[in-house]
Amino acid sequence: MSTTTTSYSISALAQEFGITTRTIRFYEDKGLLSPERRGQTRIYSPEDRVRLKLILRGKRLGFSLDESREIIDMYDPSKGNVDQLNRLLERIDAKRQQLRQQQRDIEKMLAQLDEATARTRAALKEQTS
Amino acid sequence: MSTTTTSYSISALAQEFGITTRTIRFYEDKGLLSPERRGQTRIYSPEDRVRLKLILRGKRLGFSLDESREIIDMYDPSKGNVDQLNRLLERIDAKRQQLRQQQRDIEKMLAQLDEATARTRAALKEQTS
DNA sequence: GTTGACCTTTACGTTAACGTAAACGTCAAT
DNA sequence: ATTGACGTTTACGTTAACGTAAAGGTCAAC
Repeated sequence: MSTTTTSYSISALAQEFGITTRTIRFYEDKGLLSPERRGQTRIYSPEDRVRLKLILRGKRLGFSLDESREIIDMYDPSKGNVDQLNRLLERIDAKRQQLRQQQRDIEKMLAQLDEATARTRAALKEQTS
Repeated sequence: MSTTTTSYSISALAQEFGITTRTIRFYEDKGLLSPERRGQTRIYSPEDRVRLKLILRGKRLGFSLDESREIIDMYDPSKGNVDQLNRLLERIDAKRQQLRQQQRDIEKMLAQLDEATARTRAALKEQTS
């Protein structure tokens, strides 16, 4: 059995995702990441990288860091009694509905953009005539 | 020919959309709304209402007010020479791609939530056994 | 041994999107 | 004529999500 342990430096991750190291440290400060340390230096695992990816995905959807943290934590329901697990199921469902709302919003906006394109093309024809 | 002119007070709109009057005035301050006035009092037209709806839709998608303004303005390409109209077409396309990215992000997140639900249900079975 | 490329912490600064309060005007109802 | 419900402006306060130094530590390369 062989195990290959990939790891990343903070600047490597920053470059890959087009963010600054400040941002990554900020996420750690907010409890969204907790990389290991070799001395003072942060060492990021593939799992850390995945978490960062999820954070940035949430960001693209307009989620706050608190929301992203919530969603990430949903993936691991290790802790909790029956009551807490049931509440978790509700929160998951709430997020699902929010995402469905966003889907509807996107559909409408895309339709609006199609309209905008048509109008702009029409305006162009006016100009060129 | 008959014309019915519907209008809204600021508090009526605030209540309908679940926001505060402060927020509506703030949007006006930022140039996103420009209602008529009867004396000092603001009078909102159906078009103003639509604009407000678009702003809030953008907000749900994580857009800044500047972005929402841009999108709203795209709908009316009245002003502009050929060059500006072409640039407008490009910006519209950019927004479209951004929305498509968001669609992909939502798909992945929904899948992630399904996983989370499954895991939570499994954890519940453990507890109940 | 010093330069350069990394890393670190600490801390003050900035922007967006409002919240919150103060102080005031208007107008219908009691 | 005063209360209450609405409207107004002005202005300071707040939070999130970083940006931007400053000051310093490490370590390989020249």
